[in-house]
Amino acid sequence: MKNPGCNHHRPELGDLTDRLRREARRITGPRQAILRVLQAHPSPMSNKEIFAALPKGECDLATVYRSLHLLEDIGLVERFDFGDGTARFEMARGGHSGHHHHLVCTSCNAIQAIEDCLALDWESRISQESGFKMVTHKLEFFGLCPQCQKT
Amino acid sequence: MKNPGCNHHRPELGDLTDRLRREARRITGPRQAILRVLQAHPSPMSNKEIFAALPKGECDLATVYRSLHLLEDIGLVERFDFGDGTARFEMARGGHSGHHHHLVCTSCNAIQAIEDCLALDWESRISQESGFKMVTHKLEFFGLCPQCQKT
DNA sequence: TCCAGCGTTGCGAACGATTTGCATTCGGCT
DNA sequence: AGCCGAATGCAAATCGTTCGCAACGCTGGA
Repeated sequence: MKNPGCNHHRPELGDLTDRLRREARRITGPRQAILRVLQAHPSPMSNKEIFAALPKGECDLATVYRSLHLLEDIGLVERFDFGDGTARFEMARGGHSGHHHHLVCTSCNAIQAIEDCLALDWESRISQESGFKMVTHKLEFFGLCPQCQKT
Repeated sequence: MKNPGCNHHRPELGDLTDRLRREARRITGPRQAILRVLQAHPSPMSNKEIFAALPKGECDLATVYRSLHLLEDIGLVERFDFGDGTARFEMARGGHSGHHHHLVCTSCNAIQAIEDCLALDWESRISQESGFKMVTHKLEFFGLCPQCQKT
């Protein structure tokens, strides 16, 4: 099927190579390190969090910002916005179950993924009714997690 | 001594008075002016836009920021986030049809309101499944408006 | 394997949105 | 009319993010 070769455990890194090559982009230490951090983390991370999780001195914060833009552009990572003024990123989940949302605790910021996409149906309906094309959406949920309810 | 006959289509200003009084807050020129601007505008406005729409010298930009926080806290205005790093505000539509979303053109930033709330049902379902309480959501749609499709 | 070219990075300054400290002003109750 | 604390203006401070520029290091070709 797809992985022809040595990509057994980290298909994303191989994917990175392919995509970057295709775009005449370079495979650098910082970019690989950032992807490794994202792969190891289950929920969206901010630039600062990614930077902090990087082996110290691995790269500059500005490079983290630049790399994430690039990785987002080529579709390797996905950007989320929880409304707190900081962007967060997650490895893009390729294919079927790709699109998803989150449930964020308004008190402790715990994040839980919501696996279904709940709004895809509406995109076409809204497109029809409004005349807009290429309709997408952003949807996130907020609430008080079980832990924080106790206090 | 205020405008006696002019408030019939602006119930919000009376409402402002009541609410602010209840909170031991003061009814100031800037606050009334800001509400007047919001009432006259159909779609969400940024702080800067509101500031620009104010009679010149009416108040400081910092006051616009502070006032909108206050008005949001007491539920008179609603905050929206279109992911461009600037908060936007709209008069809260009281009661049932209050909750709504927007469809934003990714090219010209035209904004169209989407009157139904599409995700209320899920809040309870998600609350049950996750154990989170007081679940709310943010949902906005993006697309290319008819005008911008032509170019 | 080596080299040149250009994509990348580091670092610091620049930026836009938002917030805050502080002295002054003003709304509202007595 | 007068006082007290809330609200404002102004400017400086924060925060996340971007940008300019010189140094650096991938990569494809010799």
